[in-house]
Amino acid sequence: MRITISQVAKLAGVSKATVSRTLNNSGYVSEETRKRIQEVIKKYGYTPDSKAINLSKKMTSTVELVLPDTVGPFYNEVIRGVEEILSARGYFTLLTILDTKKERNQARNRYISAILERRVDAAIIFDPTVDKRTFSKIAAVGIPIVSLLKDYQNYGVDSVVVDNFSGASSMIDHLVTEHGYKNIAFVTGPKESSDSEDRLIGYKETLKKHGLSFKNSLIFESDFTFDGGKRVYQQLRPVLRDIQAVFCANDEMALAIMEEMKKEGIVPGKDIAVVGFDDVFWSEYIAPPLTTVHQPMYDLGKISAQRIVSRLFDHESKPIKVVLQTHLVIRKSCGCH
Amino acid sequence: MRITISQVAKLAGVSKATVSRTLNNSGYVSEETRKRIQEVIKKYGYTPDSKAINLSKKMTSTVELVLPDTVGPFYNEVIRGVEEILSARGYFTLLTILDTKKERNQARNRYISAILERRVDAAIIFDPTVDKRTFSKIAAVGIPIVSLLKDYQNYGVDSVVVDNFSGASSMIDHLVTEHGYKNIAFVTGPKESSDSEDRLIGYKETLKKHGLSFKNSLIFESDFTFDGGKRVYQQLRPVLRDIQAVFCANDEMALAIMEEMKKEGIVPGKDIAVVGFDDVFWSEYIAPPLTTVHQPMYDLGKISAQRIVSRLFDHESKPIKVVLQTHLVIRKSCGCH
DNA sequence: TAAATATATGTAACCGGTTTCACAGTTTTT
DNA sequence: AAAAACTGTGAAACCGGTTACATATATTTA
Repeated sequence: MRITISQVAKLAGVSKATVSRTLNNSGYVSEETRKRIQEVIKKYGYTPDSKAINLSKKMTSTVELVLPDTVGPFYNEVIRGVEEILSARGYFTLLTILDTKKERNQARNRYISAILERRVDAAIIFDPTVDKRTFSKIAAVGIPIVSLLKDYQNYGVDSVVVDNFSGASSMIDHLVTEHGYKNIAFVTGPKESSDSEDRLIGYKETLKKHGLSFKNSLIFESDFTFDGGKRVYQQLRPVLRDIQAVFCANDEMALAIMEEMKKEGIVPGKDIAVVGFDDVFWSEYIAPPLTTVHQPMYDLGKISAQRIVSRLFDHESKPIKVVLQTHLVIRKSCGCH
Repeated sequence: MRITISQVAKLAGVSKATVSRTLNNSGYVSEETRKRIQEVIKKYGYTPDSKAINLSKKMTSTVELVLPDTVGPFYNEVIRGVEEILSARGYFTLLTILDTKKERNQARNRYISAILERRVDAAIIFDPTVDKRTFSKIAAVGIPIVSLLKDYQNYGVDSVVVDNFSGASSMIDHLVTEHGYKNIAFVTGPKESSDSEDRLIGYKETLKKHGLSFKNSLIFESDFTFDGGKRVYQQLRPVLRDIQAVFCANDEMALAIMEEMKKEGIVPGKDIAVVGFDDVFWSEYIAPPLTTVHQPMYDLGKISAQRIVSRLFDHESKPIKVVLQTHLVIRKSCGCH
């Protein structure tokens, strides 16, 4: 039932090469022959098989997008940004979601094997837990790679990141100077996450800048998930009376913590400030509306895809780093007293 | 730099065939030879090229997932469900996002061409605007297809849908019998969306069941987006004093409408009821918490992927339809007066 | 008008694997 | 001891396209 180029050639009384030329508008084909071939193509509903094209052209027109399973509502926008650019340029998006809970090698291997097997022409990778050695290995394959949200410029790949330090810093500035808070807890993501780490550093440094010492006892580790936020609240509870604000490394944990507070009759944004990081879609609409640091998620995806595309088209040289700026979004949840 | 199977064969002093057998654990290869080959493979870091494998095996180990750009927070869970199952079975996910705004053919062709070109072994398709003819064409290609959220069982493909009628119906039951509302507006999605259509029918029929006539003047068309919700609010405003509730065909529009109301000092859940459909992640946490109809989004993705996988493995016969049940989630936004 | 160039097409090699088949040496069965 | 079955390997065809090269005719150009 499915017809091949050879059959089309035979039916049109020409050679495979001529059919191929017609298909690709390359080389010379007379009007007459072209028409004859196209009639056969239409009549039999012929479509070239991408698997054969891929092999002979040594490319797949596919770009891999790797995202961790923890990003939650966050990755929506990233995907949209990436897909929009790639599809406009004729590329397909192979989406791989990292299972960060499972044995890491397992999960890691899956997306890496897609690269090693040359299943994709390029990749946009956001793997919070990947180490440098692995990354250089990936980079060594020689296809264009963009590291999303992790700076691996020095390991030979383009990096598109966000200025987490200054994001966190501006939040602390606000909490300290506008509200006069002196004791601010911080809830981190998983320790491997460099985003979380950079935000933590921003938090520490900026406290210092304001002459406030930070205490390790006010730093709580969690995992960027809603459930993680709920769990960490239990550890947070004992210190609640000693602090004026809780700064969470993302919005989901902030939401979870606010919900837990409400259950106990504590009113976030009134009794205590709770702020987040990301500014996901719903941050504005929850109760109280969340003060947070906006990350340009759609742009993150879009710019990554654009970098991939330009790598794919022109052969550029050095790895590039793009740093996108965040900005503070002040809503209600940062008030207290 | 990149090494091929022929080179491995030469380096190990054997033929391509023997290397291939070693790689696939097929046929006979002596322990000795196998070891020698594996040493060469390790030494030179050889990985078979998937493009060649795909061609000779006539398969791609890839499943396409098609989603419209309107689904917003909704598709998160679907993707997760699909990806989880597929990756566990060794398949990759090619994600295509429909641009429902653009000339529809454009967008449509992209995901269809992936199928026609045999870039994927199967596809899970949620295309709200696709017509039956196009769908039978896709089905005719002969690869396993699952139609997500649209019943195309009669057109030869498996369908995984949700019982929109009874979802809407239970919502109306609740609004009428528990709250005694008599005038309920309905905000639809785009007219091509069969989900929206089915919910509308549920709304109409159930009103009738309760002896309430429905009025066309209380049906408003929108497009499932937040902005669309804001826009439709303008049309809704004149009738606000005549109704007790607004039933939106999804949560995003319900949220938008509530936000618009608040701007004007109208308190949703108090002055008027606003309810939605979907029960996305944030529905529970907005103000007021949204009464809505829960759709099992993760399961939708998971079950679709499972059907694809079983089609791919065993050769089954007739197209199957799976209907997932919804359930009512009562929160605060349905109160009024 | 001969040489150079443009047009049109076919042959065959190639992309990098898998798989069928043939063949030879071993081992097992009868 | 001959036949059958098992083990190990290579040659070559094949998957379905693309493309370099050869060839032939038609047009230009000098």
